[in-house]
Formats: sequence, C-alpha cells, structure tokens
Amino acid sequence: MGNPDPLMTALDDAGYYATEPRRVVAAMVAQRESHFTALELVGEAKQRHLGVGRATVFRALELFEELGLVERLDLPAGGHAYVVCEPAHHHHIVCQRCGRATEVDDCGIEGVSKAIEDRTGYLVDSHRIELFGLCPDCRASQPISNERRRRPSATADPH
Amino acid sequence: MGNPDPLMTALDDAGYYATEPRRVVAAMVAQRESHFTALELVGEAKQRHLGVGRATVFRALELFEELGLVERLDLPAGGHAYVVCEPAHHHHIVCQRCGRATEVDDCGIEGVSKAIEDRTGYLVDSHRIELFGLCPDCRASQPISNERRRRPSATADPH
DNA sequence: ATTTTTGCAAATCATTTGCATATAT
DNA sequence: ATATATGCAAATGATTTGCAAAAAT
Repeated sequence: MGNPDPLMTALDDAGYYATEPRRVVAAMVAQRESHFTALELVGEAKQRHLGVGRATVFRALELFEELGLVERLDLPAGGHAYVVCEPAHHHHIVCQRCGRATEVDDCGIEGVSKAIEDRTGYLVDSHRIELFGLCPDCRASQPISNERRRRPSATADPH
Repeated sequence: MGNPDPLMTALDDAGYYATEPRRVVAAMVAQRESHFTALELVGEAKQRHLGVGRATVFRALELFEELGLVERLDLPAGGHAYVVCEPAHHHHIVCQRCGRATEVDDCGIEGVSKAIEDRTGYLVDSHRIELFGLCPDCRASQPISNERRRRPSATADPH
C-alpha cells in the first residue's frame, strides 16, 4: 500500500517525515490548475477546515520548492506565486490571464547562457527565466490586436 | 545650466517634477556599484541626514523603474534589489558575490522566446531573464573548482 | 525513545497609504 | 495659482520565528 502521491513520495524519498499536514498541502497543491500563492492555500485550508496552519503551509511549500516539486515564480507585478513542476526542470511560461503555467524545455537557453558566459567573462551559476503571455485557450477566447499591451510611454501624461 | 544627471534628465523629459528629494535619490543610486535595496538607500539617507524619507525613496525608485532607469531584480534567495541600467534594455547578469550587474545584449534570447512561442502556442508578452554567477573579478579573487555549487541532493541528510 | 514537525501567536520585514504641508511648475 | 511631490506615522501584507505540544520514525 504505497503512496500514490508523487509529492509525498518525493518527500519520503528525501528522508522527510510524511506527515498529515504535508499530505494535505500536497493535495491542495496537486489540484491547482494555475499558479497559487501561499496565502491562497492558507485560506483554502481555513475554509475547508483542513486544520493546517499558516506556518505549516509556508514551511511545506518551502520544502517542496527545495525538492524541486514546486517552483516559486516572480510575477511581473511583483508578487509571488507557486506552480507545480517536474523536478529539476525549471522554465515556465505563465499565462497572464488564467495563470496556467506550462513547462518549457530548453529551446536554446543553454546555448544563450554559454554565449553570455563567453561574452561577459562571468561564470554563470544559475539563471531565472520566466516568460509571460497568453496561453492558447486565452488567446482564443480573448483575442487581442497585433499591438501588444504596452507600458505607458515616457511621453504620455505622467499622472 | 542644464541637468548633468541622466536620471534627472530622463525624469524631466518624461514630464515629472525635478525635485530635490528625487535628485538626492538619483545621486545615491548613481554612485552605487552593485545592486542595492530600497531600504539600503533609506538607511543611507538617514545616516547622511539627507532628509528624504522612506516613502519618498520607495516612490522615487518606483518611478525610476517605470522609466526604465533602474531595474528591480528578483534575487535567487527571494529578496529584491535594484540596479541602474540603460533604458529599455533589460537583461542582466548579476554577481552572486559582489552584486555587480552587467547588462547583457540579446545573445539569442529573442530567438529563444520565438521558439517557445512556436512550440507552446502561447503569445509571449514579456519575459524575465536574469543570470547569476561570478563576475570576472570575483572569479579571479575567489577561484572555485570545476564543480559548481550544487543544491543539497535529494538523498543527502535532510537536516 | 528520539527526532522532526506542528500550530499558535507574536515578531519581523518590506512596502504602501492617508493626509496636511511644502515645492515645482 | 495649480498640480504634483514630500514626510511622517500608521496600516498593510507577506513571511518567519519561538516554543511547548503532537506526531512520525
């Protein structure tokens, strides 16, 4: 009678205790379709009387992130959100409208990284690459013109 | 008698008031060699009795960022920091040791973005690409082995 | 048995906001 | 004159921490 939950399995494999609260957080995470914040999970836990507290949610997410089961995104607006992901695979494209995140395989990013190393003389240690846009579904249901959304131009009325 | 400060000039060009507090913040920003946080500037202002308050520093940085004079980085550890940068140029490689940031010109990044659009069906709106590593100087003064620093492996002792 | 984990509430940290006053235009 | 910006202190929001009790090993 094994553990069918991949998050919990990974936890267990890494030597962490497979506790009920972690199972609960893992379950909440697993059924999310788009990105979510720690506080959203805290809220869900409270509403559904799941009995896991704020600190535990934060700690579980931190742990999941450490194990590569979840990734913390820095959204363009400045906030943070998590998405589930395959371990050791770390680029996502995130829909600005529905929040869905899709994993992106190395489309030449490694090569770019190498090129940058060569050009700058830096030794590259890690990179953060996040793309934001509209997913195919949202493109279909909310078509936008050729003109992409643009930031207010520097010459526009400043107030 | 013009304004020799590029940050202030840009502000002015964009139609914002060229105020003394903003000048002070711009000056602090301009003489930073590596990345800095809003609170570091607040601290400097306090220590040097520059007379600009917390809110003003935050507001000035927000404005500078809007004008593309400064970029807000999301550091790997989760914090934020700012770096000065050329307007409309938005990729940096940041030294993990000294915090210096170097602008990186498009080393094929646009191509990657396109490839991802094609593969995923997303319409890419914006991307965040930040690289972290060791700058040439820090490489020289703190040589590290071929083995890059690695995250604790999943099989390592969890505590 | 022993170690890790939890939950709570309080603490911390970063950032924002209201509003009367001051400043730039 | 008029609009914008400032400073302060208080509010907010997110995340972390201390610690005794509970659960997993």
